[in-house]
Amino acid sequence: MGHTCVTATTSDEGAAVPVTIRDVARASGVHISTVSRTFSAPHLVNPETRVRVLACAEDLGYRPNRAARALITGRTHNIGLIIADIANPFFPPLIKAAESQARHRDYHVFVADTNEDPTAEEELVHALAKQVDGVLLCSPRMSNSLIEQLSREVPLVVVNRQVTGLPCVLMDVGQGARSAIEHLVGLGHRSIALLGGPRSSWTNREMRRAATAAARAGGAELTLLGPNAPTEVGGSAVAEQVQRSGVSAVLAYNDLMAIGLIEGLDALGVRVPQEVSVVGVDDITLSRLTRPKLTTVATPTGAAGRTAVDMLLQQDIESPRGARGSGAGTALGVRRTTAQVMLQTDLVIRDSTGPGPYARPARPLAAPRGPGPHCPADPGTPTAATGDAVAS
Amino acid sequence: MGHTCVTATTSDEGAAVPVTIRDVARASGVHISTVSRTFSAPHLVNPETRVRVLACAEDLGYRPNRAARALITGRTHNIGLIIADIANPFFPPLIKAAESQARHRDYHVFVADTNEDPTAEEELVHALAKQVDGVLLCSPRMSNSLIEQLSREVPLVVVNRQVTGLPCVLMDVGQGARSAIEHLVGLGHRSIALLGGPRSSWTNREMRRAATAAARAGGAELTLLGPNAPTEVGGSAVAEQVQRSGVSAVLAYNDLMAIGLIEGLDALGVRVPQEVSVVGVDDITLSRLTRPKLTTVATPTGAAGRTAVDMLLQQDIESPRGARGSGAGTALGVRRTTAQVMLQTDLVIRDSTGPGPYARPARPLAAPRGPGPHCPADPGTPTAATGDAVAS
DNA sequence: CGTGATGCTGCAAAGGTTTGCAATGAAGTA
DNA sequence: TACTTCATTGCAAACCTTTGCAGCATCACG
Repeated sequence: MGHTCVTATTSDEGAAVPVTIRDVARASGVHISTVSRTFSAPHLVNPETRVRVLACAEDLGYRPNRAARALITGRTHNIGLIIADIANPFFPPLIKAAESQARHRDYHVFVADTNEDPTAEEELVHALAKQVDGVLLCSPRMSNSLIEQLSREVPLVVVNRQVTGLPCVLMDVGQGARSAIEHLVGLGHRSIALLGGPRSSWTNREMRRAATAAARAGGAELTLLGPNAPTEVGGSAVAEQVQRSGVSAVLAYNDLMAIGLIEGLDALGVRVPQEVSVVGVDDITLSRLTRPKLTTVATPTGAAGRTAVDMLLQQDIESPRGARGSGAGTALGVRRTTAQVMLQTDLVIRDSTGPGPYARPARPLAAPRGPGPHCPADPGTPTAATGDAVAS
Repeated sequence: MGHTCVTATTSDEGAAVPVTIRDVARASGVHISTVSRTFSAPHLVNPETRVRVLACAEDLGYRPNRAARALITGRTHNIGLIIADIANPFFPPLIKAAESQARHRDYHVFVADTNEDPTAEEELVHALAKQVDGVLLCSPRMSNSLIEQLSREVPLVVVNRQVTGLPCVLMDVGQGARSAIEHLVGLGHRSIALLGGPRSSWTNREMRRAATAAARAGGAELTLLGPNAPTEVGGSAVAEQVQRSGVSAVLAYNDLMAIGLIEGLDALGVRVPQEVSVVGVDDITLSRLTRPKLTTVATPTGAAGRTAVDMLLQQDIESPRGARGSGAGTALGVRRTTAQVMLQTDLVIRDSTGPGPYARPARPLAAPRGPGPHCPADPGTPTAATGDAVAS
């Protein structure tokens, strides 16, 4: 594909000389176990010996082989992070938060992308199982039973999905959907569409449940559209359908779809929010950059990443896998606590929602809008809505 | 942080029973070496035995321990992918392409994010060194000499940077910058600003070099602004500076900065492209979604990911590391070819560039623009510009 | 001087897999 | 029948590190 080879030289390079603990031992005149201890239990070795060993190691450029170490300790100090779609801007903040949290605890994170493919998810868990101490499963698309089964192979923490018996980190999208619907109803919308996401998405089910209830409570009619791909394309593809359905407001599965929908509606000559109001979910960076700026349910992705890592490590520390003692298949039960954490969401009102057909002229509930330089909700200060604490 | 614990149960789960090759051997009544061969060299084992072993393995849920295998073969079948910033939408397509290419060759990809931090880059290479067969370094920020030094520890392929002696995948941003400047000059701009990126970025230097030359050739004045953070914030932060400088067009280091700049200018009441034209680099998905849609230099990120993986694997296959024979520190030179591949870029003209102060009224060179439903360059068909083939 | 404690180090097994070599048996050939 | 060849399987070493145990010397104390 249109590429040109600029240079192609062949060079004699020194081969990667793998320097092992043994080399260091020989160089510093001690036994390998002493070298090992110098690194993994320094307090057990004579300070003089220690500095000598360290000097030799430094000299030779020795680095402990983590794979070999893992083989015997049973801990790799890695954690796997399986993501439905890296290209979805929802995930990067989660990834970064998880990585930073892990780094603080001397762990490394390996990220893998599944392209929303359940099969790839399963494969990846298998592939990662022996190379990490645990796996974070973000917005998995496979079945609950498969997840449970996989959890016997490697410690799992599930994000954005509820699996009984497994530690989960959830975002309260039910609450978010409710807030969104209430916001729309308050604006005078009585005919609202819910743009569904992937069929196997827990978030999807949760939103539908809550939105349906909230619509009924508010006296509005809810039209369900979906399932759809949770992408910009998935959103723009249903623009026509939305137009035909005659609703005055739409709650989309996520921001990407909401943005795609706005694009699609724009192409059809339908104005947002003048003719149709649109609400997204996630509050990705992008939602602040489009015109109109998107009203959306902000999900605490960073907190989710941090929490998930914490839960995994906590669970992990309690039960070291493949420990030395398990000689002849000791199948002793391990007592472990599986907590499920629910994180709150916040409705951020920007410019993609406006008064609907039943808007009461008095007491303008609607957020100010228009092409003004600044939106009501500044990036730093998301507008908290409907502050109902989640029941414990 | 605003989260509520929903459930917290403790359950007796069967411990993760690590089933090894030995268990399978016992169950199927053969020696472990036969089991090993069943998986790694099936043609060497009797078909009958094979099916029996496979059945037992399936039964017991056996999975080869890749770490242990790597310990002896010296190949992990993993490759590391170190990325400057996952949140930059430039990278996901590259990551996905690399992953897909790797998967085809039975390799797994571990992605790690460095937050544009050179120190983190070095640490990550060290951490990955023993767990992967090679590392792809994407847009590294560390020094060339450090990269060379690290390359002795683990095979490296560098993306978006030229390091002599190492295989590199480059995108011809020089050509891209030239096309962009020529495009702007053609539109009648004579005073152009170049929004620089990170100081240690190869792309940055390359763009400056090419843009300077192209501006001189076109009789335009080029103002250098930077270095800046390669993000949306970095772009919006210099909006005022751009306004003060009085230029009529800007070429930004990347799309993110271009979009941030447009935002910033908008806040200052400066209209794009009426008062200032803006060109980005990368052609991220987002650049098609903002208003105005962004004129940009499209970089072949997918191709870069694929190519990089290919180069790594090719180099890797030639020289198996840590092979068995290297008993007493055999430091034999390995002959390896280090190619450098340059991928072409394309200018995609959209709506963020328009006629400048010196535009000739006749022969309207400018791309059509305005709020029309469709932009001139449809997503699928990027407008190729200045088709100069790169000199070999 | 004997006893015990303490601090440091060496020994060797273990972890799960691969692989060169040897052993076995059967089949083919002279 | 004797010899060769081939297919299949077992044996055991090796990869690099950790760690329980034992050995040794030193020191304090009674």
